[in-house]
Amino acid sequence: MGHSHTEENYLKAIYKLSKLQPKGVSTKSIGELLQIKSPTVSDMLRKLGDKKLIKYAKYKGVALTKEGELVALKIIRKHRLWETFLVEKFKFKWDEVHDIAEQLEHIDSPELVNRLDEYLGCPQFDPHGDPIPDKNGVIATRHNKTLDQVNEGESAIVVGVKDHTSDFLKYIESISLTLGAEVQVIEVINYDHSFVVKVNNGAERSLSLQVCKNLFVG
Amino acid sequence: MGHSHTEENYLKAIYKLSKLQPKGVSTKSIGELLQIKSPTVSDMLRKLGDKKLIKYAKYKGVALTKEGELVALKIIRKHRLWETFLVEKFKFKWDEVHDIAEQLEHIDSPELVNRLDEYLGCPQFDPHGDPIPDKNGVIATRHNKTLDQVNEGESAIVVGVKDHTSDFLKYIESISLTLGAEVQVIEVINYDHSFVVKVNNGAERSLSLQVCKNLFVG
DNA sequence: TACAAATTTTCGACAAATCTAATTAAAAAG
DNA sequence: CTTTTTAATTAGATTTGTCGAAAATTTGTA
Repeated sequence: MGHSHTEENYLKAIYKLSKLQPKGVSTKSIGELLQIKSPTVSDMLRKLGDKKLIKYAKYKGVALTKEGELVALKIIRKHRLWETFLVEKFKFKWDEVHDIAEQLEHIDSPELVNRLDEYLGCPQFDPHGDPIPDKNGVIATRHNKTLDQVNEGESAIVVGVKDHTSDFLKYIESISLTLGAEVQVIEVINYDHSFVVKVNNGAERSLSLQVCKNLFVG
Repeated sequence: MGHSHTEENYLKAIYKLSKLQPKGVSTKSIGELLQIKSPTVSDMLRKLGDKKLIKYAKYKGVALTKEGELVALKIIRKHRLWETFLVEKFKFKWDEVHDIAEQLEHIDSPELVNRLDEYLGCPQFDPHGDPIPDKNGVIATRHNKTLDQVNEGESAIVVGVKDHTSDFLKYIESISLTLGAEVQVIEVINYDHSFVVKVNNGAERSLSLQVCKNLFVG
């Protein structure tokens, strides 16, 4: 009844991409995300379609079925719980846990997930601020406001990151821009749309538009 | 540089069987342990031989090379650390952890193993009393004395189990025969070699020879 | 609208890990 | 020391997940 690691990875990829491509996820984008060539993706899509995990029609973009979505959400739940575990209990840095969680998310044991959840006190967000689906696959929807949408003179609290790369995470941590940090927008520079901000009421500093677009605030 | 899960499982199996078959591990016994047919095992042995992980000559029993043994010991280390973790931290019963640890043992992250070891306080034995190899693959050798070798009138402390099946573990736990229990041999019945014992100075009870042979004492 | 470009799919091939059936080698029995 | 039995290997086939090359379809543009 279980699915292969490969199938799980495809479903997770389609889930993520469906948020960006609501009209149907393209074969190409799946291949790029998973670093797999298009013909391979095509084959797998036919297979997932046969299993009723996705809605598949040749040359049309794909979408998860209810069942496929549930599988994806279970993987995402495990991934985010394990990331939380690694940071909270094993004291890993938030930029070090992704690859390990990519492996741990495929461990197949519902009881293990229950115990893990319980051990962590049923957290609702992972170390990057991403919401953790509950055991029924229900996931909180987060306001999509990013720092670049904050007006001059206003303040906001960092609640998540859009970019999960190690480089980005290390950079923002180095300037104290971790979850919960207060960011005050002093000025927006017209020329390059960079932001002059104060983090936690510290000294003024400049952030590129790209950085601001990758910081969720609430 | 890593090995496939399958390869790791073969190496672990060969390691275990080599303790019972010091002259060379047979193809058949590997197949039986891993529930895989002999021709498949034969193919894999050739492959492991090519990779210098085992000493392989057709129709001769196999043995691990130094390198193959190190790989096996690393897997066993991870398996036993995870079992300890599941019992100590997640409060699983000792008969529930094997299958989960069989999955966790293949997670590939040396740093994760270090943190796990540290989190547990660098334990030397797992919940079944089996020694945990250290990070260099050094493993304690345990005295092989089993309860059936204890004389009438003498006492011994349970330090491990030889049979790891859930049925055996549940049975002996139900009669308080857990690690650290003191067993006093009252009488050995000549007819069927069953043992009359007192566990932790409780009431007299009978143990079959088979049970006694599967309990390590020290 | 028709042509060019990009995307998607099909086709044939391959590696890993498995199986069954058949063959070969070693071990045990007589 | 043959013969029989057991064990191990080889051969050929299957499944899963991958690839490159070629064909088909859709999309974008002139």
